[in-house]
Amino acid sequence: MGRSPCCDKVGLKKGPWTSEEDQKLLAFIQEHGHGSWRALPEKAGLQRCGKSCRLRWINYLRPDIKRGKFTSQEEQTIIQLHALLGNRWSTIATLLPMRTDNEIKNHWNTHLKKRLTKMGIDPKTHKPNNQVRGSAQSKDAANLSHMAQWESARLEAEARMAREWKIVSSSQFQNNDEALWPLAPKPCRPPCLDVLKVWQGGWAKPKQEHATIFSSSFNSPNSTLKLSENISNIPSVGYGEEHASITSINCIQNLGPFEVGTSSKEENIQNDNHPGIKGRMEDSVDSTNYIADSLRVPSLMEGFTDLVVDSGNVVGSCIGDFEENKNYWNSVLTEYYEHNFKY
DNA sequence: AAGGCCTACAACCGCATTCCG
DNA sequence: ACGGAATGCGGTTGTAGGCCT
Repeated sequence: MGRSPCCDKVGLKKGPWTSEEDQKLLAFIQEHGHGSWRALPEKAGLQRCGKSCRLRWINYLRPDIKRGKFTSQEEQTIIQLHALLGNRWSTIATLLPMRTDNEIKNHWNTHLKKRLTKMGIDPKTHKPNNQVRGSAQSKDAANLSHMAQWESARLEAEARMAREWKIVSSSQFQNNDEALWPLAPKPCRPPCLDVLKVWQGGWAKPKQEHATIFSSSFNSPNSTLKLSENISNIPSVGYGEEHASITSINCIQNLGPFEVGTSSKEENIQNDNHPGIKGRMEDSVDSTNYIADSLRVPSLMEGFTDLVVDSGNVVGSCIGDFEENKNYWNSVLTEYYEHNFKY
C-alpha cells in the first residue's frame, strides 16, 4: 500500500535548480518561514514539489551551512563517527556543525571510503582487510583498527554525554549552567570529555631532564587519522605562575580522583596530603614548577607520570617508559569511561 | 579538437518514522 | 487506537566539468 510520490504532478520541474528558483525559495522562506513544505511551492511561485524545495533549502540554501573543502579535522571526525555509527549520516551531521548529512555522505562515498580502502581498511567494518601477516600495510592497518576501537569507545561516551547534557541543559539548567558547573566556560560543556581529547593531543616537557620527548609522529592512540599537527606548539607547564585562574577544562574537577592543578607551592603541598592522591608534583615534575591554569590528574600508581593538562593540551612530563605511561593512561581513562558512561 | 572516461556532488526516489486529526 | 499526511533519512542516480587519449 504505497503512497503516491509527491512529484507525480504533471508540470513540476525536476533537476538542477536555477538561481531564479533559489532566489524565490530563499525570499519566501526568509519572509514566511517554510511552514508546510507541501504547500510552499505554490505560495512561493515555484514549479517544484515540496520535497525538492525542502532538500534544496536544507542542503544548499540554509544560511547556517558551511560549504567548501572538508578540513582534516572534519574528515577525521567523520571517519571516527562512521566507525561508531555506520551510515547514520544525519546523526553524524549533528556532530559536525554546519555540514549537511548529504554533504557528509557524498564526501564519504567519493573520498574517505576510497582512502580507507587504500590504507587496507574495510570502510564498512573499519577493520583491516586480510593482508599478508607481517607486512607493513598489515601492521599499519591493525594498529589503525586498534586505534579506531579505542576512539569508538571515546566517541560513544562522548555522544552519550552530549545527549545527556542536552537533556539536562534543556530542562533545569537551561538558563543556569553555573548551577551544575559553576566554573565551566560558556557555553558549558559536559565535564570530562576533554580529558581524553587532551590526552590525544600529545605531550610536552616542562623540564628537559624529566621529560621524554615524543616525536611529532605521535598522534592519538586511537584515531584512524593523524591528529596533532602542532605537537611542538603544545604549551608546557609554566614556571612560577602565580595565578590559578579557571581554565576551559577545569570542570573536570567534578570527577572522582581528578584534581585541579595548583597555583602555588603551598597549595601543592596541601594537595599532597589529599587522600587518595599520591605524590603529586615530585613524582614527575620538578617541585619548583608551579602549575597554573592547569589540571593535574594524578597517577595513582608508582612509576607513572601524572597527566597534566593545560588549556586543552597534555603537558605532563614522563617518567619511565613512554609506552608504559601511554598504556597506563589509556587503561585508566578507558576504564573510567566504561565505568561511568556505559549504556 | 573530439570523444570517452572519471569524479564530485546536487538532486531524486522510496521507505521509515513522526505527527496530527 | 487508527490512518493519512508530512517529514526525515539513506541509497542511488543524473549530470556538469575536468582529464586523458
